[in-house]
Amino acid sequence: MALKLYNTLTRQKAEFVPIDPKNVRMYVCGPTVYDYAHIGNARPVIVFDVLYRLLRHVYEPDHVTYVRNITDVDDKINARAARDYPDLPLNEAIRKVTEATEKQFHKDIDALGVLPPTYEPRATEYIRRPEGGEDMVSLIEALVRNGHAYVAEDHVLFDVASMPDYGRLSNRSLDEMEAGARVEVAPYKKGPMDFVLWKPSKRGEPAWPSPCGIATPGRPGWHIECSAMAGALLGPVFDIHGGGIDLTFPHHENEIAQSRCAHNTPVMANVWMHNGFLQVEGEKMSKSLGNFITIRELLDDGWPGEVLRLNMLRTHYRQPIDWTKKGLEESQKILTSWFSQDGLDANDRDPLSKDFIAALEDDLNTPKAIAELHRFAAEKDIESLGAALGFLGFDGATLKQADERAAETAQSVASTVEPLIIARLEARKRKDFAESDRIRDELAKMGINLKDTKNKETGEIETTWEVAR
RNA sequence: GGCCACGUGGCGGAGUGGUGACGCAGCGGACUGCAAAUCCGCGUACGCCGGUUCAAUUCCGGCCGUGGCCUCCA
Repeated sequence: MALKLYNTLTRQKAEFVPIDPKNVRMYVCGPTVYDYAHIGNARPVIVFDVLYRLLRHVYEPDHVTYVRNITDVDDKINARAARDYPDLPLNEAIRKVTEATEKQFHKDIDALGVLPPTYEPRATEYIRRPEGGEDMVSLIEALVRNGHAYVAEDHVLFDVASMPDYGRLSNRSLDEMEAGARVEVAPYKKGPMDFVLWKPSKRGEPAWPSPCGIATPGRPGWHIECSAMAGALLGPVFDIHGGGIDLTFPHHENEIAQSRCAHNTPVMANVWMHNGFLQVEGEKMSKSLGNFITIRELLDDGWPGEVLRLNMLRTHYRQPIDWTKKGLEESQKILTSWFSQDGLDANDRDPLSKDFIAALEDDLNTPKAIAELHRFAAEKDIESLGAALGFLGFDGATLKQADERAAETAQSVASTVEPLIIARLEARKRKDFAESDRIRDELAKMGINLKDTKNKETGEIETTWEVAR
């Protein structure tokens, strides 16, 4: 079966045909580094990691190029830096914020079992490239040269009217957008939908020499960084562009406008993929509701990264997810049961089941693929289970770490627990079940669960115990 | 207000114009002194109202509900 992907551009699922099977190219919008990554940010990271793995499987690992950027220039970053480090010069404060946030981002997603992308460019490295090659400034100058952008009051603006099919990705016409507009339009704009490619910086703000003969130093607009990094690393037209559905408009629409008009191409990427949104316990995640969950918090709460990963993949990437504690508990249970299968070895050597791959090839149908894993477990096809788990990025490491932490906790209470267990076994031997049950209840209250097993050789009853989560 | 997506059993979640995936929970059984764990078995669901059709959860229309986006802006 051939790989099929849903394309936002055509609103259809279609067979994926790479431009060059020897170099399949994918770009995914990465984080803006000003705050801890929340669980909604983790979704595209995990989803497109699975797609990356699938593409590597279909086209060979060294025939796939995956770019996921870091946006380290943005007004949100500036605001955060000014807030958190009021005593430092702004640029120094910004560097502190971006460096710390980027480091934390990598720590977080490492726990989620994602492969590093081929390239992870930073936006600031692509504003002006002294070594040459495409950068934001060269794109902006090309757009002005082509008549798709204009200079006004030290800004450079994209002239939306110059692009006849602007709005194709988000499926809305200029008329509709203007009718629905609810924000005042800056007076220097030619059209109300025109967006900023470059804007002047105030004193103290990060600034670079401006393009197009503008004397005031400035900084790039929000969308141009992705056009520059994608163009520089993947070329003017590439295969897949991904990101969260909230980025469809305006970010991706504007990326497309910039890249296509600068390069004079009919498309920027052939396939546009968008992951669905995430809610928390039935409510939208927002800081005001106080249900804003970061990856860091979940990990600190003791959820293994792989549990977060499985929880994410149990829903198809285009569907909305309701992220709940109950769902995490269920995911943990499922993952634990798989990894406790005798002889399980999550790896990338054993042959992969055709049905499993077919499910993934059907627009990344991970819930269906996971159903296959359940089937392997039920049929004791441990080899297929291990191969599929390994393929999906599960190796049991974070689960094992959680077990080790649990073992440490257990060790700390062993001296109180063990005598009680011995007492209970003795009570059982003399058939004093009231006493034996009383001890079991007492231990249960302490969060200790017991399991009785019969030793096959001696016939003796033995008791194992664990600390409940 | 405009555009878009989604609405499946107690819960999660695939899928399909006509034999009710799969998982969790639950229930029954085996095992157990009783539990736990494990194993075996058990599920007449597709938001509402119309329409098309021999047949709709699946296609079409309307409605309701939930969510997303609607320029740089906090």
